[in-house]
Amino acid sequence: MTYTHAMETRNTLKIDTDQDIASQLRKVGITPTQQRVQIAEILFARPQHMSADQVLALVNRDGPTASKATIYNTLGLFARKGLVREVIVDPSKVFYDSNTTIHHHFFNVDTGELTDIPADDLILNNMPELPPGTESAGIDVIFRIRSRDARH
Amino acid sequence: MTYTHAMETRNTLKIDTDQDIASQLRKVGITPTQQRVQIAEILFARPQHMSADQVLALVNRDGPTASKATIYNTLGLFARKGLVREVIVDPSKVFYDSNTTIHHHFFNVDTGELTDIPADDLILNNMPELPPGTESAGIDVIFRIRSRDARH
DNA sequence: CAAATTTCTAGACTTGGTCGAAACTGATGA
DNA sequence: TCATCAGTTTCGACCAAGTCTAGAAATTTG
Repeated sequence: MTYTHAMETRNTLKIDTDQDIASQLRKVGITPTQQRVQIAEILFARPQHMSADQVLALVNRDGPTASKATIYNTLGLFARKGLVREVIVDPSKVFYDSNTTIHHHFFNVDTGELTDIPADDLILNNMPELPPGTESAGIDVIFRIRSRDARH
Repeated sequence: MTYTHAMETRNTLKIDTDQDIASQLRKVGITPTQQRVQIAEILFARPQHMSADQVLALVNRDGPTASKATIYNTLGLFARKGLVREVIVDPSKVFYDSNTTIHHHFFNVDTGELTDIPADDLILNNMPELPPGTESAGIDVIFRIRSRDARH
């Protein structure tokens, strides 16, 4: 027998989904390993912003399948390949956003909650010229909000 | 003799400036200690964004005058009192901006350089409604840029 | 099966915060 | 002006979390 225990207990539905994801990864030049597929599955299953910590916890919920190092390596790889967008709103944590279309964010500084703003709700006019010798690497617009009942 | 060595070697020009700063601090309800005055002096002397690390290095350039803990406490205090603005663009570091007027930023992801964009260069239209029960705590607009010659 | 790539474990590093003890501040009274 | 004293601030040495590294082991591809 050449299959691993993890494969043995995997149901057919899951295999289909995983193979889907695997081919998506191959398309952008990423070798689809078991860990990468699982991480991608978690990131793209829900329309939610997740930290490395949260991904780690979900991946290993039913027994350990990926190490901390792999999570960080993989999230960084996905970001470089454009599969996810890094959102930097909290100095102590990077969020990974599986929505790579143009959009902006609310960040609740009391709760740490991060939510999307559809791009067409906000219009930027009179954009500044970039400094000479530079090119754009993205625009972040963050509305920091506070829960109104919170002590200031 | 009641004066300290630090006072002894201070020139009159500096005393005037320091007393200026001290009264500014008092105005916003901050007790002007020697360390706080020095930190304020460094922050407001140059139109530049500085990290806690950089402030620490400058404060102690000519002999130790403030500890790491004091730098962090003081920068946090200044931010809470509205004397400086925290700028979060790099997950590993907070920048402190002595310019508290409304304005935005270029952040060069290659060099780590942070520069200002005057507010009126950019106009935000069709602003989204805040989620119910929340109030604004500021809007951050960051143009991430790359040096054009850098390997991507 | 062999070569190349990926993952793992363990630990290091940085930023930022905590704690009790020591030092300073500024108000008061002589 | 000077000493005193309560309250505040600072210090120094740790601690915690997030992230990254290195080399060895495992997996994937062909």
